[in-house]
Amino acid sequence: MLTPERHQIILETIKKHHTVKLKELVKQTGASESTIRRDLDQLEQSGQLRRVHGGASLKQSASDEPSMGEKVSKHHEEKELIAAHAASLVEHGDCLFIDAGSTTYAMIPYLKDKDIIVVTNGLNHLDVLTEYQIVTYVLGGYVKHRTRAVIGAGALQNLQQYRFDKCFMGTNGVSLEDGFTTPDPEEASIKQTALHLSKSRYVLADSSKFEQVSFTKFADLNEAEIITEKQRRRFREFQEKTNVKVVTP
Amino acid sequence: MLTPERHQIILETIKKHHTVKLKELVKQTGASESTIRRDLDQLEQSGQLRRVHGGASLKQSASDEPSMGEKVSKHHEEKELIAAHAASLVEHGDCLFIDAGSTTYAMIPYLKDKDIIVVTNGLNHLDVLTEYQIVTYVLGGYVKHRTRAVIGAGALQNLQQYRFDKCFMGTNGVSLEDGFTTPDPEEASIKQTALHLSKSRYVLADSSKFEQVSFTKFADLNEAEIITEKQRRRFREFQEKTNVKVVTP
DNA sequence: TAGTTTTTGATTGATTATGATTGACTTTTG
DNA sequence: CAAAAGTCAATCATAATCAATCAAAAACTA
Repeated sequence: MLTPERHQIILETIKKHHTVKLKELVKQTGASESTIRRDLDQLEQSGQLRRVHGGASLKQSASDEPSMGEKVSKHHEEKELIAAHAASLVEHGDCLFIDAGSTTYAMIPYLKDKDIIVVTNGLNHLDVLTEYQIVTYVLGGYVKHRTRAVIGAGALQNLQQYRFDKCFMGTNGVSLEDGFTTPDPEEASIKQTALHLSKSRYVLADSSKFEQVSFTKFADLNEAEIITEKQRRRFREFQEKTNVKVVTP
Repeated sequence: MLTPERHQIILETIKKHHTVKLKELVKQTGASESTIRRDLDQLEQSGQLRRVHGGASLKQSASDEPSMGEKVSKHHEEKELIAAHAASLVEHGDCLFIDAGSTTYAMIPYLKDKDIIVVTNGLNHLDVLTEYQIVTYVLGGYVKHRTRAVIGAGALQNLQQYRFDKCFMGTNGVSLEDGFTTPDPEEASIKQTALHLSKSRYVLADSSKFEQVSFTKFADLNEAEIITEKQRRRFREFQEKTNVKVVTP
């Protein structure tokens, strides 16, 4: 196998899952650990990824520096599990709204081969969605640089055209008193409206979001089903009991 | 086997698989290793592929430098000059529509520091536009994977909300009889509508587009001003005479 | 046709990529 | 905290691939 071919595989895998273990790459490429290590070295050198203990991950945008390396990878793993569970709720023929944000982004690889229609305001999502041949619509409106999300009055109006079977939201805070909250009021409006346009409503939240309160509230706790790691585990246990195949990578 | 025939085979194989081993090409063409090596040398010289240890691969678009003195880079250079000229027509306070496509994409760096508003259906454009702090709106609608453009009825409807001072279009064909043409009817509709919503209308066309006719016509020649390399040169001469600083990198 | 240039294929030693191994280091586990 | 497991960078031998060279074959020229 040629070097650029392996690099391609590595980059694509990271793009899909945000992180990848070295052993996973060894399996996928058939190359030795040494070779993969060298590849990762090169790719890090050229700034295309970031090495972490045990593998590699997406290069983080400068803003969100991880305070502790270990915590981040655990966090990532939790996100991945939540995302996989969320995706398993999606059925063929569904029309979805998928919110901008990293947790919802992680869902996309698990939606592969599902016959669905997706509407999103997350510009980063589009690459992966269309790569998986998923019928994708993007909201029109103001492009927010920092979060790569589409927001604003136009987006809100544009959103009203659609009706969803399910919607999947990210959140910055989950709290008993203040419900689901997020920093940007503009993004909150989008979330709020999308929730109201959808039959089933899911909010994805890893443990770091609990008892956090952010600036703008976009829903009460009872307005949406919350998907957490604990729920995912219950789900898996159920599946193991009933002998249904678990939808995980 | 003739030389151009082998080159054809090589290029097609690379296009298909992104990378190709030398031995694979030896098998496919029946020529010797040495000959294939020489072919690869030539093709790399003319900028049509990138040699790697063990074979060859696609030339990366993003990371690779556009090296000087190649045929390909001449095309690039022409595009760049056209783009620079087009951007120089933009004034502070303008509201622009910028079409999806590589030539219009090249305009964006020259728009830096201009106080403008940009609407586009080109998803690739968004990164650069927002990076340069340009106020950017994206059309909403169906996301076309291949060209990374937003198209469809929704996009068309969304587009109607806006009014532009200037619009900049790409094209696949320019012909006296058939005007401006492009392969995808959906994209043509977008172009057509955007043209009608704009006070000034510009179509960017490098020399390879002349006397080409594509599937769908989106405008007559007299419906838009066409920006070509020849015009750019006149523009530069004028600027030199009048001692105005030329807007080039 | 004979002479010239171009293209091709085989051979060479040099260069590069690879996989296994090692001991050092890090993280997890009890 | 200490043992165990996992991961790391460094090193080395091997195998694959390379550029350079030269002679034979083919194409071209006069």
